[in-house]
Amino acid sequence: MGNLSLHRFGQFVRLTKSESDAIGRLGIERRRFKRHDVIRSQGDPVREIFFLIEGWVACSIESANGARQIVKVHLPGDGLGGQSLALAEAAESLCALTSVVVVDVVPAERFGELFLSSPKLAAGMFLGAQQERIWLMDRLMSVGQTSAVQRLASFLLSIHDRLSAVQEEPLDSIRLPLSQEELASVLGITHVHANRTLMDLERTGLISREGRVITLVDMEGLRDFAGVPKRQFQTDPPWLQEALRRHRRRKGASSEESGPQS
Amino acid sequence: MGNLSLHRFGQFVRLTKSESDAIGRLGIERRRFKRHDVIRSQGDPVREIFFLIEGWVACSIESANGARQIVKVHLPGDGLGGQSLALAEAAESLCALTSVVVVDVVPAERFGELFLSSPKLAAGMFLGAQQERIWLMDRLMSVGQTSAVQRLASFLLSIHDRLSAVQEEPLDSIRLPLSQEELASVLGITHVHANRTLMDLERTGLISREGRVITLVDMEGLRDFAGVPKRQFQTDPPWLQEALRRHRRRKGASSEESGPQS
DNA sequence: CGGCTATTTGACGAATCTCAAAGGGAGTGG
DNA sequence: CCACTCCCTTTGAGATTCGTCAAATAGCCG
Repeated sequence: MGNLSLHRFGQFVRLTKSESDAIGRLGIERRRFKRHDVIRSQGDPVREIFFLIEGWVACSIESANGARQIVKVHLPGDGLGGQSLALAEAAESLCALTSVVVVDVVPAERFGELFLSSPKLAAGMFLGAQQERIWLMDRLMSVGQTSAVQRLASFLLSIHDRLSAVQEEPLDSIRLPLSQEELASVLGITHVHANRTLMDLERTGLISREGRVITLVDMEGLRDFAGVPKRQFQTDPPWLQEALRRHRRRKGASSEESGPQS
Repeated sequence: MGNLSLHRFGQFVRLTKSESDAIGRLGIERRRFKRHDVIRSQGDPVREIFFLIEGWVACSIESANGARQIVKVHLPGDGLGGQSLALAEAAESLCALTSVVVVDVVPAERFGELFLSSPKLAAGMFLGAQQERIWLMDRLMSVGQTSAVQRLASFLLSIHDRLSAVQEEPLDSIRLPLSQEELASVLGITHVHANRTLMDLERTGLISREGRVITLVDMEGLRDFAGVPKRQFQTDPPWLQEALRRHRRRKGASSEESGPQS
């Protein structure tokens, strides 16, 4: 149940057994939430970060007049709230989207210690943050430059791609736990328009719907239509491998760094 | 001229002399660009990152149909292109906005080596990436949830706040080197509407204009109107200090880590 | 059944886009 | 110094997208 591989530190670097174990010991507590429960609220002091074990979570920012933008829909395996490590008060609210949400709670100091203890892990965390930046840039482009229907297409594709990376089945249907209200605040439109947008996209034949289950009928057509490129993230980037080699050589083969990769 | 403090690694952690020196030796080349020159193009192989020494740079993403979203306007001292370290092909285009732009070119391996060589520096870079995430989240909220005039106000404020953090003068006037076309692609509107939006905001008395010089007449009014909170980033966060203390204790006082902070 | 919430629909208004063209200003060559 | 070009800003008019308000319908759960 506490599957280590869910934490994606290993996406960008190959971890040794001892590094994986250290990650496994990170959390001090496993907390459960129900739909609509608030995991963290905008403005809360930043004492901890979270890792999502089960369920979906919305990461949102509210404007002064109360409008809420969901800036990220988190899936199992995601780290939550890491961005606010740069702040004293959390910038984002984290809210449970599914009826069951389970997160590991990691105190900030503890995270910091792990970060400092292994340069390779630190690099993995750094690249994870850069990956989130890319995703945000793509969403910003989508919201700023494309129509509501295109935004919907690109959002569905991004969820599809991220689910596919984790799950094993090919998966052309997505059970979206979001209400149309929530979907709307992902896309930056109103819930009324979200409804019409869903029906528009259905009418074109690119998707079909049955309740909240959405089937991506024509994946290629959707991708062309959305206009957002599919990103190929680099596992184990060559420049980092090279830097790691030199770093190890300089330090001499210390026990913790030189082991064969998992 | 090659002012080290321009690289903002030290924003989140206090650096020792040797760490600062290591940063100073990072770049292999200093390159000059004129307005409209392309520093990096979407799709280029990621072999290097950049640090902006002088001038302004637009970081943008193009959709498949050619629409361009400027996702970040970079000011002197910013790191450029770091997000694409997670990719094999650059996600963003970097384009000179001012008549003179000077950047330091840092090969990715070289950056990687520095990252690996000092946990404290690595933490600084990590928090820098998280800071960029926060800024992107705020922009996404602004573009998704607020009107064109509010987006303009919030963009002007964000530029103002970032300039104020670097420059010494109080600075209530900003000489924007962006054309209205470019401003529009920051805000996610058309250049015609950008023009009308500028005039709207001027008519309310919150700003005044003279050519491309914009004066923020009523800062508080602008902030209330924009609805985007002013972020207080945490220099030297306590959880990281604590983790650094423990890390040093565990390693024993090694020469490179234990010096008094500059 | 009753009470809730989510989805869907309609009519109208507001924000924004598109197309088109009219000024400005700065540089360039005659 | 003038004519010319180029790019940027400004303005106008009409089309389109999207928002607002209001209400009807559909599910869900006790």
